Amino acid sequence: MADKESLQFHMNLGMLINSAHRAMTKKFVQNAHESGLDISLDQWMVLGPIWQRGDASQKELGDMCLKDKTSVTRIIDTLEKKNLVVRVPDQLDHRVNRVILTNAGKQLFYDVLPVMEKTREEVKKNIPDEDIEIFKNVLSSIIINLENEKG
Amino acid sequence: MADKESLQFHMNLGMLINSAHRAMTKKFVQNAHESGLDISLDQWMVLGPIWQRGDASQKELGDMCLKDKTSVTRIIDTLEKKNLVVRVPDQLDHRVNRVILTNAGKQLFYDVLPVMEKTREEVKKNIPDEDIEIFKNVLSSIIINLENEKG
DNA sequence: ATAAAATAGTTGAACCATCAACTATAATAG
DNA sequence: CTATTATAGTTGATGGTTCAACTATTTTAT
Repeated sequence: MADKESLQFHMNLGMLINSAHRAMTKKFVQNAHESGLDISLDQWMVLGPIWQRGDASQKELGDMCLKDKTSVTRIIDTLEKKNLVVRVPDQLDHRVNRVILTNAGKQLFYDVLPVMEKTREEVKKNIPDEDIEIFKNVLSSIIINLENEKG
Repeated sequence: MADKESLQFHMNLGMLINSAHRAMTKKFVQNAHESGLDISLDQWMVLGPIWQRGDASQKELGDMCLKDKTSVTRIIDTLEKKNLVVRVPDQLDHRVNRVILTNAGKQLFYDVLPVMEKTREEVKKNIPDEDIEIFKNVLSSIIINLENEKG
């Protein structure tokens, strides 16, 4: 079993971030599964903003979830296959799809909420709020440090 | 609504970790590419321990890189295709492969080292050391919090 | 009004992660 | 010694990410 010091000794930042993220993803899916729900973390991340707004274009979803348009396309594909979501062509701008939740999608959203809450608590357990704040700040700094000034 | 707030929190945390990790991966590959080197972060993560040890079984690599055996199989597959690595059947235990670096593999390792160093510096730029420490602490705590006591 | 550039989204290919089922070998229990 | 179990690795399927090339619209600049 890993303890904090051996983890830090043996792992560099990238590996730590990677495995923390994978652990969270896995736990979320596991918790959902234990509640009889079949959804991936990425699917859930896309579902949230659609629910909040009522509908969203794929571009908007990409911006909100920090995902590539290709990834959004594929996630919406599988959400549509699962009948959780529908693509509706925008009447004004014929390039864009408005993505909306089906009733099944809304139902799933409400069912998954407590799963997310449970996972959040497991993630945060025994970690002081101030540390979480610093943690988030560091993550933001890293993202800003690496931002591509290609534009 | 409290639910909305916690949703926001969870998604922010997961999204932040996710995109920080993706940004780091991307930057590394970009930096490598700018130095004329063609290697993914995961391939690099596997190369390191082989170099350190001289050789390693796939199981050992999985343990050291915190990777699934399936992932290791596939990464070694592509490293072998690129002639950076060879699988040598273990003489004592016929179940295991010893993975060793080819000369090209060793060369690539040395070439990539400064790229890794550069990327590390870019990642940590303007972030106080104390914050990095707390950051790593939080990551370790998260991993420990979510550790599966299934095995 | 038309040509050029920007934007939204899709598709294919290559790579990695995870799950489950499988092969082959080694270790252990009876 | 043999039957069971454990371990190392592979394969196939599904899902997500990134890149590059592509289609189809909309915007803009002349």
